[in-house]
Amino acid sequence: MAQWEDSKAMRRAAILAAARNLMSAPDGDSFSMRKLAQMADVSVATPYNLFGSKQAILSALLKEDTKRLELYLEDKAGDELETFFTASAVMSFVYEQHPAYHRNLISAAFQNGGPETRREMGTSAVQLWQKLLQDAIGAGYLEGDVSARIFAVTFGELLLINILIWAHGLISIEEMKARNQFGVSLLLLGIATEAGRARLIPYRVEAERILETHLDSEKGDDGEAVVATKNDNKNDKILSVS
Amino acid sequence: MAQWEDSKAMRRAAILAAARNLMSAPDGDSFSMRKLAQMADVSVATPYNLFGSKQAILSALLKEDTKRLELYLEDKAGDELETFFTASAVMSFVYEQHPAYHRNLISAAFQNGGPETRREMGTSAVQLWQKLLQDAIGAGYLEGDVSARIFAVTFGELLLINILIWAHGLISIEEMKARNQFGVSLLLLGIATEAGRARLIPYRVEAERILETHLDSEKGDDGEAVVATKNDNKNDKILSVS
DNA sequence: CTACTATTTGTAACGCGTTATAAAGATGGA
DNA sequence: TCCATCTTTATAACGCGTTACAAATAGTAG
Repeated sequence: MAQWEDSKAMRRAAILAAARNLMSAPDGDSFSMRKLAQMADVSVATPYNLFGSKQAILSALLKEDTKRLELYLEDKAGDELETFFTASAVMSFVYEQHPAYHRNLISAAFQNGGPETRREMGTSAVQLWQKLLQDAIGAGYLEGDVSARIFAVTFGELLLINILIWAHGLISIEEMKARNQFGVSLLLLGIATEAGRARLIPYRVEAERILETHLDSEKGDDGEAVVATKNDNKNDKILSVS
Repeated sequence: MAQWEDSKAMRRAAILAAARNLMSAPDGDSFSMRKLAQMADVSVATPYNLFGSKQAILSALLKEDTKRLELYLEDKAGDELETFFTASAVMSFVYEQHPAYHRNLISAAFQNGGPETRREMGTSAVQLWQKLLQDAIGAGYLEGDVSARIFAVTFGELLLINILIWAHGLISIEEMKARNQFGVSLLLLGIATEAGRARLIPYRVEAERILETHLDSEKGDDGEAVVATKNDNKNDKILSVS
């Protein structure tokens, strides 16, 4: 009975490893259940037995990565306001290490809205934002008369849609980072105390400056946003944030 | 030569009409190119000749609806701050008239990110928000030292993701409306003058109150958000806002 | 009417996600 | 070891979006 679970776990791991490999290909649509089964040395039906669906496999992949990222972020102690921006910046940095992998995965996992993906990632991220908000309130940077939970949900949505827009190839990772900084500073400014305002406005101004150059260039070339995929060696460990 | 264009236009219209009919079905995934061709009395290849792809057909549908909605919103003169919230409310109202149609269409049009859909709808919506922002700045409710264009982009993203979350069946239309009100008031508060703050905070507080009840109930039943589809008679004209 | 051209039609094909089904294999207890 | 049970495998099938291609049709000029 323990043997069964072990071999199941091994198959599961093999499938996830193969999935990671396939997702790292620069060609986005090279991930298919038939190729996955072939690469994991498994029948086509096995991933369905062990995970249920393609969506579930992508969800599992994304969940692992997200959990590792959040663990890293929790250790990263810092100033109660700056922590919001470092969190966003660290995320951008991680994506930048393996752009193709993260872009393919995110893009595929959120097809059709990816309801269970959204629910899983959403709740855990919201808890993180909620904690950061309460810390910032405690430090006197934000007004305490707003529901941290609702604010955290809005927060997560704004970051998520920028990530999705990047994953779909419409903006560069630098623009994603700047958009997140702009949105984060703006949302925080909405409930900031005077002390908070003074510190948040420079973040907003800086993001604005970066975004203005991007909007101008976008107006110029009139085509797809070309996203550089430098430093995307698929043999490295993925999401090595430490 | 004029005859050719005429018959083409007729086929195009027939295809779009059939598409609207199919999209109005309560079952979301009942729209397929084969069914569309059959219902429009054309071959499977014709929609591809005339539109190029399924995405393009959905984009065309969504573009028509969005244009009509925006024309209606432009006429709707009002207070420089209230107009943001009435715009969001009108949108919710329109969706509420034919929930299945709009949900299916939006959900399908934004599959895979729907790049061209996003670009088309995005730019026109951003222009509208930009205009409203400049009016509000002129009226002294908002600080003028922020880029209206960048702000408008953030604005559009926040509304869009709430619409998508609703279209994917994760929240009810009431919660979408409240989330939009919360996000809009929060973003505006980030750049509000004193006069603006005093008027915006009640909007935020009201949205917060509504959302707290929704979050509580969501915590309780622990399942899919059940979205009522009352008043969804598919024979009415769709998007009759006037 | 006739020749010519643009367009649509029917149909087959490809790979996709997913499911069903019978055969083969692995694991458990006796 | 033998048998019962669980799981994987191979394979065919379904409908999907999309494309290719020859045949049929519709429109335009002479």
